Amino acid sequence: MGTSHTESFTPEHLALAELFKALGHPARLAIVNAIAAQQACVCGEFVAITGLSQATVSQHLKELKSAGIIHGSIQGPKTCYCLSPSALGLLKDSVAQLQTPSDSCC
Amino acid sequence: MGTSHTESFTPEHLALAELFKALGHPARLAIVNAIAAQQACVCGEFVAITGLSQATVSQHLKELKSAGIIHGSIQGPKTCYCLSPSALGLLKDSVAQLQTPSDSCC
DNA sequence: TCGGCGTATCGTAATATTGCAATGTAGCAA
DNA sequence: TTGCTACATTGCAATATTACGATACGCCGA
Repeated sequence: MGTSHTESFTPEHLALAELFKALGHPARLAIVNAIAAQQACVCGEFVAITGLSQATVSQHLKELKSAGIIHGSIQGPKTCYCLSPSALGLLKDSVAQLQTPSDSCC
Repeated sequence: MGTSHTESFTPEHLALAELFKALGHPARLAIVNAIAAQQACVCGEFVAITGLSQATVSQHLKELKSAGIIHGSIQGPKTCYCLSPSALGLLKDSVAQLQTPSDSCC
Protein backbone atom coordinates (compact mmCIF):
# COMPACT_ATOMS: atom_id res chain seq x y z
CA MET A 1 0.00 0.00 0.00
CA GLY A 2 2.33 2.69 -1.10
CA THR A 3 4.30 3.89 1.87
CA SER A 4 2.51 3.38 5.12
CA HIS A 5 2.69 7.03 6.22
CA THR A 6 1.94 6.18 9.83
CA GLU A 7 4.13 8.98 11.13
CA SER A 8 1.84 11.72 9.82
CA PHE A 9 -1.08 11.02 12.12
CA THR A 10 -1.75 11.48 15.80
CA PRO A 11 -1.43 8.42 18.03
CA GLU A 12 -5.10 8.77 18.91
CA HIS A 13 -6.12 8.51 15.29
CA LEU A 14 -3.82 5.58 14.73
CA ALA A 15 -5.12 3.67 17.73
CA LEU A 16 -8.73 4.44 16.97
CA ALA A 17 -8.31 3.49 13.33
CA GLU A 18 -7.06 0.10 14.50
CA LEU A 19 -10.27 -0.41 16.43
CA PHE A 20 -12.48 0.62 13.53
CA LYS A 21 -10.50 -1.46 11.07
CA ALA A 22 -10.87 -4.51 13.28
CA LEU A 23 -14.64 -4.11 13.11
CA GLY A 24 -14.53 -3.33 9.41
CA HIS A 25 -15.11 -6.86 8.28
CA PRO A 26 -18.46 -8.66 8.37
CA ALA A 27 -17.00 -11.83 9.85
CA ARG A 28 -15.39 -9.97 12.71
CA LEU A 29 -18.53 -7.93 13.23
CA ALA A 30 -20.55 -11.15 13.40
CA ILE A 31 -18.10 -12.58 15.92
CA VAL A 32 -18.23 -9.51 18.12
CA ASN A 33 -22.00 -9.35 17.92
CA ALA A 34 -22.29 -13.01 18.84
CA ILE A 35 -20.14 -12.42 21.90
CA ALA A 36 -22.15 -9.35 22.87
CA ALA A 37 -25.41 -11.27 22.51
CA GLN A 38 -23.87 -14.12 24.50
CA GLN A 39 -24.65 -16.50 21.69
CA ALA A 40 -21.10 -17.73 21.31
CA CYS A 41 -17.87 -17.70 23.16
CA VAL A 42 -15.41 -20.20 21.67
CA CYS A 43 -13.80 -20.60 18.27
CA GLY A 44 -15.86 -23.60 17.18
CA GLU A 45 -19.09 -21.67 17.61
CA PHE A 46 -17.80 -18.79 15.53
CA VAL A 47 -16.91 -21.24 12.77
CA ALA A 48 -20.52 -22.42 12.73
CA ILE A 49 -21.88 -18.88 12.77
CA THR A 50 -19.69 -17.40 10.07
CA GLY A 51 -19.39 -20.42 7.77
CA LEU A 52 -15.68 -19.77 7.41
CA SER A 53 -12.95 -22.30 7.97
CA GLN A 54 -11.47 -22.75 11.40
CA ALA A 55 -8.14 -21.33 10.31
CA THR A 56 -9.75 -18.18 9.00
CA VAL A 57 -11.85 -17.68 12.12
CA SER A 58 -8.80 -18.13 14.30
CA GLN A 59 -7.04 -15.48 12.27
CA HIS A 60 -9.93 -13.06 12.70
CA LEU A 61 -9.95 -13.73 16.43
CA LYS A 62 -6.27 -12.95 16.50
CA GLU A 63 -6.85 -9.60 14.82
CA LEU A 64 -9.66 -8.69 17.17
CA LYS A 65 -7.44 -9.65 20.06
CA SER A 66 -4.47 -7.63 18.81
CA ALA A 67 -6.76 -4.65 18.33
CA GLY A 68 -7.78 -5.01 21.97
CA ILE A 69 -11.46 -5.52 21.27
CA ILE A 70 -11.61 -9.01 22.72
CA HIS A 71 -9.41 -11.04 24.96
CA GLY A 72 -9.35 -14.80 25.28
CA SER A 73 -8.89 -16.94 28.33
CA ILE A 74 -7.81 -20.52 27.86
CA GLN A 75 -10.15 -22.85 29.67
CA GLY A 76 -8.89 -26.39 29.36
CA PRO A 77 -9.00 -27.43 25.73
CA LYS A 78 -11.08 -24.42 24.68
CA THR A 79 -10.45 -20.70 24.58
CA CYS A 80 -13.23 -18.43 25.73
CA TYR A 81 -13.38 -14.96 24.21
CA CYS A 82 -15.05 -11.97 25.71
CA LEU A 83 -15.27 -8.26 24.89
CA SER A 84 -13.03 -5.61 26.33
CA PRO A 85 -15.18 -2.87 27.89
CA SER A 86 -12.40 -0.30 27.64
CA ALA A 87 -12.04 -0.67 23.87
CA LEU A 88 -15.78 -0.43 23.45
CA GLY A 89 -15.79 2.65 25.62
CA LEU A 90 -13.19 4.27 23.39
CA LEU A 91 -15.25 3.46 20.33
CA LYS A 92 -18.39 4.80 21.89
CA ASP A 93 -16.70 8.05 22.87
CA SER A 94 -15.18 8.62 19.47
CA VAL A 95 -18.45 7.97 17.67
CA ALA A 96 -20.22 10.32 20.03
CA GLN A 97 -17.62 12.98 19.23
CA LEU A 98 -18.44 12.70 15.56
CA GLN A 99 -22.06 13.62 16.03
CA THR A 100 -22.53 16.92 14.28
CA PRO A 101 -22.68 19.52 17.06
CA SER A 102 -24.70 21.88 14.92
CA ASP A 103 -25.33 22.20 11.21
CA SER A 104 -22.10 22.72 9.38
CA CYS A 105 -21.04 25.07 6.65
CA CYS A 106 -22.91 23.33 3.82
CA MET B 1 -8.22 -11.81 -0.72
CA GLY B 2 -9.23 -15.37 -1.18
CA THR B 3 -12.84 -15.47 -2.19
CA SER B 4 -14.83 -12.59 -0.91
CA HIS B 5 -17.48 -14.70 0.87
CA THR B 6 -19.92 -11.80 1.06
CA GLU B 7 -22.91 -14.10 0.72
CA SER B 8 -22.40 -15.70 4.13
CA PHE B 9 -23.19 -12.64 6.18
CA THR B 10 -26.30 -10.68 7.00
CA PRO B 11 -26.92 -7.45 5.11
CA GLU B 12 -26.75 -5.56 8.38
CA HIS B 13 -23.28 -6.87 9.09
CA LEU B 14 -22.15 -6.13 5.57
CA ALA B 15 -23.45 -2.57 5.64
CA LEU B 16 -22.10 -1.89 9.08
CA ALA B 17 -18.72 -3.35 8.22
CA GLU B 18 -18.54 -0.87 5.35
CA LEU B 19 -19.00 1.98 7.77
CA PHE B 20 -16.39 0.71 10.18
CA LYS B 21 -13.95 -0.04 7.40
CA ALA B 22 -14.30 3.48 6.08
CA LEU B 23 -13.26 4.82 9.48
CA GLY B 24 -10.52 2.21 9.81
CA HIS B 25 -7.80 4.40 8.38
CA PRO B 26 -6.09 7.22 10.25
CA ALA B 27 -6.32 9.62 7.32
CA ARG B 28 -10.05 9.11 6.96
CA LEU B 29 -10.50 9.34 10.70
CA ALA B 30 -8.60 12.62 10.70
CA ILE B 31 -10.78 13.92 7.87
CA VAL B 32 -14.00 12.96 9.62
CA ASN B 33 -12.81 14.43 12.90
CA ALA B 34 -11.84 17.66 11.19
CA ILE B 35 -15.30 17.94 9.70
CA ALA B 36 -16.93 17.18 13.04
CA ALA B 37 -14.80 19.80 14.77
CA GLN B 38 -15.64 22.24 11.97
CA GLN B 39 -11.95 22.74 11.35
CA ALA B 40 -12.10 21.84 7.70
CA CYS B 41 -14.63 21.36 4.97
CA VAL B 42 -12.95 21.25 1.57
CA CYS B 43 -10.38 19.01 -0.02
CA GLY B 44 -7.50 21.46 0.13
CA GLU B 45 -7.80 21.76 3.88
CA PHE B 46 -7.72 18.01 4.31
CA VAL B 47 -4.53 17.89 2.26
CA ALA B 48 -2.93 20.32 4.69
CA ILE B 49 -4.17 18.41 7.73
CA THR B 50 -3.18 14.92 6.63
CA GLY B 51 0.02 15.71 4.77
CA LEU B 52 -1.05 13.39 1.96
CA SER B 53 -1.16 14.28 -1.69
CA GLN B 54 -4.26 15.78 -3.17
CA ALA B 55 -4.94 12.68 -5.22
CA THR B 56 -4.82 10.45 -2.18
CA VAL B 57 -7.06 12.72 -0.14
CA SER B 58 -9.57 12.85 -2.95
CA GLN B 59 -9.59 9.07 -3.02
CA HIS B 60 -10.21 8.86 0.72
CA LEU B 61 -13.04 11.35 0.38
CA LYS B 62 -14.52 9.18 -2.33
CA GLU B 63 -14.45 6.15 -0.04
CA LEU B 64 -16.03 8.02 2.82
CA LYS B 65 -18.68 9.25 0.44
CA SER B 66 -19.41 5.82 -0.99
CA ALA B 67 -19.68 4.45 2.54
CA GLY B 68 -22.28 7.13 3.21
CA ILE B 69 -20.41 8.76 6.05
CA ILE B 70 -20.01 12.10 4.31
CA HIS B 71 -21.58 13.78 1.35
CA GLY B 72 -20.20 16.62 -0.68
CA SER B 73 -21.90 19.55 -2.22
CA ILE B 74 -20.22 21.40 -5.04
CA GLN B 75 -20.03 25.09 -4.30
CA GLY B 76 -18.53 26.91 -7.21
CA PRO B 77 -14.93 25.81 -7.67
CA LYS B 78 -14.86 24.00 -4.32
CA THR B 79 -16.59 20.98 -2.90
CA CYS B 80 -17.80 21.18 0.66
CA TYR B 81 -18.03 17.95 2.62
CA CYS B 82 -20.19 17.35 5.64
CA LEU B 83 -21.13 14.39 7.80
CA SER B 84 -24.19 12.25 7.34
CA PRO B 85 -26.12 12.12 10.61
CA SER B 86 -27.89 8.89 9.63
CA ALA B 87 -24.65 6.97 9.14
CA LEU B 88 -23.33 8.27 12.42
CA GLY B 89 -26.54 7.23 14.09
CA LEU B 90 -26.15 3.71 12.75
CA LEU B 91 -22.60 3.58 14.05
CA LYS B 92 -23.62 4.87 17.44
CA ASP B 93 -26.42 2.33 17.77
CA SER B 94 -24.24 -0.60 16.79
CA VAL B 95 -21.47 0.38 19.18
CA ALA B 96 -24.03 0.77 21.95
CA GLN B 97 -25.30 -2.73 21.20
CA LEU B 98 -21.83 -4.11 21.73
CA GLN B 99 -21.57 -2.86 25.28
CA THR B 100 -21.46 -5.96 27.46
CA PRO B 101 -24.94 -6.27 28.97
CA SER B 102 -23.59 -8.19 31.93
CA ASP B 103 -20.42 -10.10 32.63
CA SER B 104 -20.03 -12.92 30.18
CA CYS B 105 -19.11 -16.55 30.57
CA CYS B 106 -15.40 -15.97 31.22
C1' DT C 1 1.15 -43.24 27.12
C1' DC C 2 -1.80 -42.74 23.26
C1' DG C 3 -5.43 -40.88 20.74
C1' DG C 4 -8.60 -37.36 19.79
C1' DC C 5 -10.59 -32.84 20.27
C1' DG C 6 -10.19 -27.82 19.95
C1' DT C 7 -7.12 -24.09 18.49
C1' DA C 8 -3.25 -21.85 16.72
C1' DT C 9 0.22 -21.15 13.21
C1' DC C 10 2.49 -21.60 8.63
C1' DG C 11 2.63 -21.35 3.79
C1' DT C 12 0.47 -19.84 -0.20
C1' DA C 13 -2.72 -17.91 -3.64
C1' DA C 14 -6.06 -14.48 -4.86
C1' DT C 15 -7.56 -10.00 -4.22
C1' DA C 16 -8.02 -5.35 -2.03
C1' DT C 17 -5.96 -1.11 -0.32
C1' DT C 18 -2.88 2.77 -0.31
C1' DG C 19 -0.26 6.29 -2.36
C1' DC C 20 1.38 9.27 -5.90
C1' DA C 21 2.41 11.39 -10.52
C1' DA C 22 0.15 12.61 -14.45
C1' DT C 23 -3.80 13.98 -16.54
C1' DG C 24 -8.70 15.37 -17.02
C1' DT C 25 -12.68 18.35 -15.76
C1' DA C 26 -15.27 22.30 -14.12
C1' DG C 27 -15.89 27.00 -12.51
C1' DC C 28 -14.42 31.69 -12.42
C1' DA C 29 -11.78 36.13 -13.51
C1' DA C 30 -9.66 38.98 -16.75
C1' DT D 1 -10.87 32.84 -25.20
C1' DT D 2 -7.12 32.19 -21.92
C1' DG D 3 -5.36 31.05 -17.83
C1' DC D 4 -5.84 29.92 -13.03
C1' DT D 5 -7.65 27.44 -9.11
C1' DA D 6 -9.76 23.39 -6.99
C1' DC D 7 -10.92 19.02 -7.37
C1' DA D 8 -11.60 14.27 -9.64
C1' DT D 9 -9.83 10.22 -12.28
C1' DT D 10 -6.59 7.15 -14.26
C1' DG D 11 -2.74 4.16 -14.20
C1' DC D 12 0.69 2.15 -12.08
C1' DA D 13 3.75 0.01 -8.03
C1' DA D 14 4.13 -1.45 -3.34
C1' DT D 15 1.95 -3.51 0.35
C1' DA D 16 -1.85 -5.44 3.22
C1' DT D 17 -5.79 -8.44 3.76
C1' DT D 18 -8.49 -12.58 3.31
C1' DA D 19 -9.09 -17.32 2.93
C1' DC D 20 -7.88 -22.07 3.16
C1' DG D 21 -5.28 -26.58 3.47
C1' DA D 22 -1.84 -28.62 6.04
C1' DT D 23 0.27 -29.05 10.12
C1' DA D 24 1.73 -28.20 14.93
C1' DC D 25 0.41 -27.53 19.71
C1' DG D 26 -1.94 -28.24 24.25
C1' DC D 27 -5.17 -30.45 27.06
C1' DC D 28 -7.78 -34.05 28.49
C1' DG D 29 -9.94 -39.21 28.80
C1' DA D 30 -9.09 -43.99 28.29
